[in-house]
Amino acid sequence: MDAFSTASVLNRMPMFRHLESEQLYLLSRHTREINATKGQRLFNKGEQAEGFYYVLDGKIKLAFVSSRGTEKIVDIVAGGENFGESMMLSSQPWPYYAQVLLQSRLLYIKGEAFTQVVHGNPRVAQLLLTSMSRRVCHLFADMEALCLQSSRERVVGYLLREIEQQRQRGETDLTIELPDTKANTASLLNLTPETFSRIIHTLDREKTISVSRRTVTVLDLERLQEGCGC
Amino acid sequence: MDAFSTASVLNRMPMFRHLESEQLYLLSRHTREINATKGQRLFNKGEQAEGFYYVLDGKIKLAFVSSRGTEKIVDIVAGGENFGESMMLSSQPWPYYAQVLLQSRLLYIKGEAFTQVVHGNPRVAQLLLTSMSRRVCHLFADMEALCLQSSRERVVGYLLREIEQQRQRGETDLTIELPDTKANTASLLNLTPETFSRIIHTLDREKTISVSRRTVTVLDLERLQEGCGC
DNA sequence: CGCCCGCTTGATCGTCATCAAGGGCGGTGG
DNA sequence: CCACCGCCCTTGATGACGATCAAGCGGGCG
Repeated sequence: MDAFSTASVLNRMPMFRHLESEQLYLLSRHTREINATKGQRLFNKGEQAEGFYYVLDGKIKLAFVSSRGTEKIVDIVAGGENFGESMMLSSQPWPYYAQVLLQSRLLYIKGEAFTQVVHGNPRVAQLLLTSMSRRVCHLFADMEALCLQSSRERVVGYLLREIEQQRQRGETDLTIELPDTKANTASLLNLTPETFSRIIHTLDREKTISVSRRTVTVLDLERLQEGCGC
Repeated sequence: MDAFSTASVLNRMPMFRHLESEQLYLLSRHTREINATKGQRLFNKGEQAEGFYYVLDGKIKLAFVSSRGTEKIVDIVAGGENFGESMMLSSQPWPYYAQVLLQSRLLYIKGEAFTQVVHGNPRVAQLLLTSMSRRVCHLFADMEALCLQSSRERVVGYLLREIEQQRQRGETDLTIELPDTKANTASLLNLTPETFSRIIHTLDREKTISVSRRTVTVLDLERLQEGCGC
């Protein structure tokens, strides 16, 4: 937990992999390692964002809350991903709250030090830009799905995207592990647990997929692609 | 339309205001000035993005299209704003198509030259980062509204945001000009023209607002704020 | 063993989209 | 100046999709 060990952990992040040790050290003095337990809240919606997070391992849920107390999960972040750079950079309040789904280790990197490093390192700025553009594109895609796809199309689309991602990683089997409980997966797709359940079980009865606990196996990719509305 | 005049136009963009003339010139050689007429399409959804746009004046509609041919307007971009940097930077296909709503003048800045300038100028990179983070935050806000607000709340929320923006610009009157036709404003809020019409006329009948053509006047701000779900 | 949690399944309800028709206003041309 | 046309908008009737309410099941864990 000393500055040296933190620096070496930072150095393993894609964004900081090439940094000089001096800058890693500067950064590490403004970085907190966090060991968070299931259920814990990292921050609430509306609080000022003064840094961003990098997930070493574990699983974090990011979710909106409405005035009526209902929630909509924006993302479930796993090891190797970061979140919150945008809110930090434009010093906005958090648009969502963050809750730990299972025992997690994170880095919390404060804004001031990070901004310095970004300004001094075109390469870091570059990496940050690409990561942020990817996020923007992703948000547009989500938005499109939410606005003009039916509930079934969203589920099918989700499954196909997961398969596609795995295929790009070279994994060949047609098996998908849901990111968390069915209820949370449903919320990710802006569905109630009930509708999500009904949809995957119709697909199951149609022999298009087979569902067992949190594992979905695609049996008939062709048929799945037909019902996706693309 | 020569390189020199283009350079001076580029120089008026916030992002390039401080650039050396040499770099402005480099950029200008990869910039096209576009005079577009109403109805014209700048690009279609799915085409590769190889540059981004800056609107000098006029009005551009950005919209998704679904498999069923229905559309959802993402944004209506007016003079002084830019769009497409993210798609360009991550060399993604356009997630929306762009159509000109009224006679417009734009700049189209190609990716290669822009990337060079960004790499060479920390200040430009910095400005780009802030603009992109704002976009991300904005997208999160839109997403929240779409996912957990009712149609009425979205309309009221929209009106309140417009009022708030004007107040920050020092404008004091409670008058809002819709960005385009009522149908297009509706689509911006993910509503049908019919629902949008019904909602603003209930608000009108309640004497909360008064509607005349594309002008909405807020009569009772208090009451409006109550019905926004915040 | 019993409880709680995650999930399923059925019945009902509400919101908003869709379908359909008509009105008003501006623009154009006689 | 008036008549006509087209577009934008309004208003009503109906319908569908998905949320909500309610009940029950199964499995893991204390």
